[in-house]
Amino acid sequence: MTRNAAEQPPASPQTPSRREQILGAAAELFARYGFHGVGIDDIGAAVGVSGPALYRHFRSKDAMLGEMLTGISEKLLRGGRARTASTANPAEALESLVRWHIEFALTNSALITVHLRDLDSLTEPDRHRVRELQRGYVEVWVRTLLTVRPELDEDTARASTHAVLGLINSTPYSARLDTGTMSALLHRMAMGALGTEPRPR
Amino acid sequence: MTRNAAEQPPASPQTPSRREQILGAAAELFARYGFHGVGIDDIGAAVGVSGPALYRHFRSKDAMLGEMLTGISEKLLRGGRARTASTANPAEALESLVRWHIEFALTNSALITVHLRDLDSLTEPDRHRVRELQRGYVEVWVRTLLTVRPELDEDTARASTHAVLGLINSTPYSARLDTGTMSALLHRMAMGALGTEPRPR
DNA sequence: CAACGTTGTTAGTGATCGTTAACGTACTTA
DNA sequence: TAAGTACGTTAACGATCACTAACAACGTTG
Repeated sequence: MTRNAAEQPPASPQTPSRREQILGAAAELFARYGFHGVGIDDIGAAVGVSGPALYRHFRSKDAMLGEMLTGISEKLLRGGRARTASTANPAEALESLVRWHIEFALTNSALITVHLRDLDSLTEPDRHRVRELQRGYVEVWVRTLLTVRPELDEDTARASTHAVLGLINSTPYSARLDTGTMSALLHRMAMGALGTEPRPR
Repeated sequence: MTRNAAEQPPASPQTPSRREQILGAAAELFARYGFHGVGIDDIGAAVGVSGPALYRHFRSKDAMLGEMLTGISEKLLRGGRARTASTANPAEALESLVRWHIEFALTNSALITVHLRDLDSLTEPDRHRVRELQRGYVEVWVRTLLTVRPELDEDTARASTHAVLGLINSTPYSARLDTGTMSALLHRMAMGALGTEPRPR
């Protein structure tokens, strides 16, 4: 039986760089023009091959978006869990979450944009999975926030979380300050929005 | 000469309700599926007529999006200017801007979503016009913010503005609290993010 | 060397979709 | 009543686009 290269990424240790190169280029294009606004030929051209060559690496255009968004969502959740698990102090955990999301947003602004924009272009199973991961990530935030500020009810904590994530995710629309300054600014603003005083140093 | 109904909205006083009804339905659909993800037939079905009947009211699908986004941008800018013009005290003006944007976002969440998402699907002249209006609106914020906090440089003020707008624009992703509570929460968080209270040190 | 898997090419196919054409109908008005 | 206008309808056209078919070059390996 002939192995189809367009299936799941090989569980083998060595990941062929080509898939990720394609996903990277596709992410930039999707971020700029939207999933439906980008053609297969455009993506191919962006990586130096033309058109249907991509089907040697991905089953379909939908599969590209699916892998892209599930990948980012898993990474985000994993990072969030790691930050909160490694910190006993809740206030520090919250600050750690803020730092994590800022770092992530500044490093992967194209993916953030696609994530906000083209979630509904996913196939049903992929969309379901991504929503689940998203929910999990928000839940990490909500639980941490509720520990720090027990006077909040859960819906308020959830809305606050969405608001702070929206604040940090605004990065792709700014990007005029250098990374360090931007990171510090977002950190200060996020903590201010969450109503926690900047921790004395 | 036969007057073409698909031209500019009649300068006459009475605006036919049909155009706005169509724009409203289209906004909801665009918000949910993206501009390229919605067909003309879908929009028609949403208002009870089927398909090409819309060309009696709009020159093209692009024209719908164009009118939608220039409309919202103009309204936003006009409202922003009005709020700042009617207030002498800068701190109050800033708070007024926050309140205005919150009210606007809560009332027009579909349009906010489309505005963030499908700006690049506009035709070149429309996109140019919308960008201009956007820039003007941000400028109102930046100037007000710089008056309240003169220690900020302009780029920081601009990035802060984008961040606060991102915070408020997160509304479409939450929407679990009732309007009043949500409005109050966003107001508190926005002001906190802007650091209006005296900063220690 | 021969068989094969990998990765690319170009040409074509079927579906979708925005748009136009041709036509029908009801309401207003001279 | 006749003409005109507003607002629909269905059918078809043309372009775009995701995807497939058929084929080729090349490195690896038995």
